[in-house]
Amino acid sequence: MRILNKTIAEHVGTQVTVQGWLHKKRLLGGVTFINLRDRSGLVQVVIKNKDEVEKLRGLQVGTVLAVTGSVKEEPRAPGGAELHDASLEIMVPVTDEPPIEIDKPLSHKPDNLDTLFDYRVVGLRNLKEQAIFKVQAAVKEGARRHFFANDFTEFNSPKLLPGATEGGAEVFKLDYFGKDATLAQSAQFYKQIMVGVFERGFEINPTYRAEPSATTRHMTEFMHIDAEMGFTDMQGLLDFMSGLLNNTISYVWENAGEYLAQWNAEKPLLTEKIPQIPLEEVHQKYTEATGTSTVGEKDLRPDEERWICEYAKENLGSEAVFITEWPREGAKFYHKFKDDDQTVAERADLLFRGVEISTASMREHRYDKLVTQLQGMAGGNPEDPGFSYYLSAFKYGMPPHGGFGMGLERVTQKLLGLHNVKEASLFPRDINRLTP
RNA sequence: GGGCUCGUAGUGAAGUUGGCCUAUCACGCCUCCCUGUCACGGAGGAGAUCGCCGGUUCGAAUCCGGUCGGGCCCGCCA
Repeated sequence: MRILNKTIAEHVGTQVTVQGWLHKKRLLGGVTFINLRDRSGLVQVVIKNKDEVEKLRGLQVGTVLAVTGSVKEEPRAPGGAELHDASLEIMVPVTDEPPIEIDKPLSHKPDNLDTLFDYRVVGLRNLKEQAIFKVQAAVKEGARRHFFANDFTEFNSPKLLPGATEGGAEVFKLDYFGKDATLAQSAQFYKQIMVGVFERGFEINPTYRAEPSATTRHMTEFMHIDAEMGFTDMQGLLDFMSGLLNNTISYVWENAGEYLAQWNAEKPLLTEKIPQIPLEEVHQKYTEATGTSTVGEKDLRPDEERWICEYAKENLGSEAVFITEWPREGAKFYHKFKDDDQTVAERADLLFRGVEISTASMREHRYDKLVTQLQGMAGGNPEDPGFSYYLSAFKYGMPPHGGFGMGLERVTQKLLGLHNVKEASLFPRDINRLTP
């Protein structure tokens, strides 16, 4: 019977078998120590029999083994117990030396990221690399729990779309049996449509952006937490997001502590309701503080995003902050504008530790007004098959609603203090990288 | 897309005002020694046409041009 490595201490005094990968071997002459890795972690095996040690000659880290032995309590062993009198069964011998060493932390220096990703297939076997994605899995789980607790239904929308789209970011174009198609740059249309079905819905799926961005926070494919809720106003939406961020982070810290510790991650400082600052106020504060005038600009500069997060942490007790009151310029056609001021979009960007992790907005839900905005702001034709299906959801009744998209890798990156968002992606895709 | 910057064994680094480089170190790998290691320790060894092409020079890892491949920042976004 196979037992898991982490349960070793529960089997003291018995004969057990563990199975996994050779992670490290230390030959001291009369005694050899090996670390075996399985899904639960590492276990130490002590081998004194020369014939058993010889079985490992020429075999590299990665060799798949079954080890049978007796469990001894041993304070000097990691975990308090280890395997003795071991007999080894080589299940899959590995004779090729791994291209990178996986038993100690891998270099995450910007200059070495290329190597890190080139050898990702084996590099991910490194426990500290795994920890990133254990944390990421916990982020997803924590978010899902908050969604479910608030009556959201999880759905999956198509990522192959017809040529016409919402506009904005560059899209990947592809040939679809002779027709023009694109890869979804967001679940925007579908998640709004789902408001007419479930009222509240979300999905966690890939999104594609063909922007030739070469920064530490962009990829061409990333995981998007897309959500949309009906019968809400802007404040209700932001309150929900405050709860989402707080509860997700609490869940992660309660359930992924050992992985967070490997990156020395510090729990973010957050307020129950994340503070809100109007865009123009950020510009004014930044201008006053730095002497660089950004007053009147329609967007935030990256340096402003970093600055205002520091400001919010020190003065408002939160490492996350909503930027509200966005100008009409730069808004999407589906955005809703303030009823008493059509020049201001009901939109908010959620900044966390210096980067934008989410954009939220109220959507224009009135059919006639939406059609007008589509034509006027995006130059779109309501009859176009890329738009007509979307518009029909409004024609047949759509309540006031709003939603947001949140970048999973950016959240993970910022929770762990990673320098580049790609480090939080299993197999990152950017302008230059399509493999592994 | 614009600006700046980098490219040395499998990996990470040193050397880069031209010569002392026949290229240094650490990890990993191979051989041997070692009975409590956990970044084990010790002795020895293999492994690099210094990204590639061309130029300047008596002489190029080092200077120049081109090229390919990275990185950072900006624009844009999540």
